[in-house]
Amino acid sequence: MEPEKVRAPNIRDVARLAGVSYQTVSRVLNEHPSIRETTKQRVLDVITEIGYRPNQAARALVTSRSRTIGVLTAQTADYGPSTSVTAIEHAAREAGYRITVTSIASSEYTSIRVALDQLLTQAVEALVVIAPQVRVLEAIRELHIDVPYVTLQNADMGEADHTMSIDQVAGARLATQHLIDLGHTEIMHISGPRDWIEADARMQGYLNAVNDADLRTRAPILGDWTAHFGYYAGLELLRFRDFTALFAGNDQMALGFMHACWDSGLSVPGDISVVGFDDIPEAAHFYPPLTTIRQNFAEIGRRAVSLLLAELQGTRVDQAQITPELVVRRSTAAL
Amino acid sequence: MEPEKVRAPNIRDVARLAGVSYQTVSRVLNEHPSIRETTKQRVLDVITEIGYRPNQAARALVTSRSRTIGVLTAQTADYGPSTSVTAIEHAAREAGYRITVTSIASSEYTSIRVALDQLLTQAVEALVVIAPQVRVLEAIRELHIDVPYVTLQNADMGEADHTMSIDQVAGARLATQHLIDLGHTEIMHISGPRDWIEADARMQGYLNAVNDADLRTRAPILGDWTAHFGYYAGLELLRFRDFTALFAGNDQMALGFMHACWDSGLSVPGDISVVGFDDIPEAAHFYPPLTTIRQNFAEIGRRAVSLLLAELQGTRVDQAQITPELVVRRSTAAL
DNA sequence: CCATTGCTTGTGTACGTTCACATTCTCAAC
DNA sequence: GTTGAGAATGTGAACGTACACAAGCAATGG
Repeated sequence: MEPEKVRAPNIRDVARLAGVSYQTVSRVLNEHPSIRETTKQRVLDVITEIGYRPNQAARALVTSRSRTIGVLTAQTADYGPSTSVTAIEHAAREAGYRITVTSIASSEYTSIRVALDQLLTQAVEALVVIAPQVRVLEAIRELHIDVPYVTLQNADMGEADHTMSIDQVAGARLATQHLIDLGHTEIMHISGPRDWIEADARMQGYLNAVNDADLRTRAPILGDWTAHFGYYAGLELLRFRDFTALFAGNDQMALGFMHACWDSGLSVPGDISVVGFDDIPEAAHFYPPLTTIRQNFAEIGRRAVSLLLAELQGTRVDQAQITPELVVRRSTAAL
Repeated sequence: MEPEKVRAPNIRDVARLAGVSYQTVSRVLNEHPSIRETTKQRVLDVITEIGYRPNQAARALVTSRSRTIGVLTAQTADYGPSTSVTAIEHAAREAGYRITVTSIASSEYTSIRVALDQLLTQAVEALVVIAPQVRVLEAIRELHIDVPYVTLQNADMGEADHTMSIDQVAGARLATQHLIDLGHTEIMHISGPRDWIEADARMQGYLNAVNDADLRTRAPILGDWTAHFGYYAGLELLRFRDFTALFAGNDQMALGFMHACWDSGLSVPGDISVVGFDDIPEAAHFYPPLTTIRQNFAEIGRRAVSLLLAELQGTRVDQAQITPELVVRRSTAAL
């Protein structure tokens, strides 16, 4: 007498025990309106009693709807992306969807292809992209992906339909303008990697602000979002002290840069003012507390989902851009 | 003439075009040994040509295997959990599994139940838990979950089979001992929240080390992992300067605490030495750079997956504990 | 009292795949 | 040339659900 593998109960088991047809059970599950209250209750009782769970695979098979949203992210543990993913997960869950996350190891084309391929094989109904988007977008077009998708940051690429935009250009402008307002005229910028759309947008905002103020434009340094990069770039840059303010593409690089400042015997904001971007929770506790641009990552995630869900239902929603916000702390001071 | 919705190609379409039976195609897909090379190639050609993708739902239905690993995480964007999740995803993908992530909003019982319920409904074959584990473990038992599961941190709860352990107790000992070796005798500890097993383990390591050295034991402060908490707890603690060293349960709280030190006019490590835990990438760039305990989060994730996969195949692997490592930086100094 | 309507329930079928079993083919050994 | 074994391929089920349609039932109106 083996403890023989018990089959999980199915819809017919429920039906038998409740004394109805399987179709009636199906109706209860799908909240069909025409079902007598007593019958419904009887079915529900049986369901909880025997611990029945609808088989998602069977459901997906017959409806050809996976109720799954794919999330494609860069292999990063950064605060922003992580926060957004969590928000996406919650919003999706509330709408009866689940998410499946795939991260890409590098931004190489094959890596992206493999990741997209896996997502498609899982029959995702929609796609959220949080990654080096330029290349990913290319891959999406090339693979003829026809599910609704959305990229999580501002893209000024004529892809308005597929973009959940925080106005990063405006955010970067805000940051740069803040430095200008403090009287700085020589402002450096360390940006994110080349193929990140948001890096590009922030750089654009910086350039716009500097140009509008008729200040000297300096070639931004292309970084990789890490504090390490900020540190080493800082050590290099500070050998020539020909600037008095720095706008970093994110808070981590700002942190690294400030570290380089102390190591070079310079004070922030005494000698150099620093502005970051993102407002990660730690930024308020940096030394000195970092002036930065706050982004509502959770809100972006939520909106991305609602945008996709709307598209799945054939409706369109006009999404207002989310405006980022300047948070002034002690890392910036008047010249 | 509508552009009528084209049905995705199925296994029979492939079979027809390749001039074989659908079962032959199935064999090609599942790498059955007895299949002629020429036939196999013909089938593969057709597959790539028409862009056929096996329907996972149908597969899951008939095999009753979802090839999905569920990940239950706390709603946190912290470096550690995020890194582990990414590693889990990669390891799972290599083994032909995918992951589905669900995060719990609060550590309330219902919240945990809902999350677990969603995971079970998705028929996950295994479960990784990165969350306030004490309560989650209770829920797992209560719901009679019978899939293999693993918690991602050390649990000294007689659950060795289900634990992917980094030896956190040892790590905390290491941190505390480092302070003792530097001559400190009054050492405070800010720990993580009550129901996190890892918080508990770190506290245990601290207490062990302090006891073994016959030092005064101080009641640890229960924190919430955030820099904010570290800051405010620090402001409070520093009103009585009756300690010379602090071991924080993670790097964020250490950062907040150091912030409180500057605000209180104290120098780190001049007046107070600080040790963190985790070695997040930013820790090397704190002011001063933080002495901390490095954990290999990615390795934990990988091992968790291999543990689960082994269990699914009925084999058992003995997992050596991963030992954390002390990284000495400038936030600690001899008394 | 019967026809009509709307609510409630039941029956057949399809979704796309794999498994168990059956069949055909190939080649070597007697 | 026959037999047999193993390789290669094919046929009929089954997985658990939702949809289309059919049918039963009660209430309403004439």
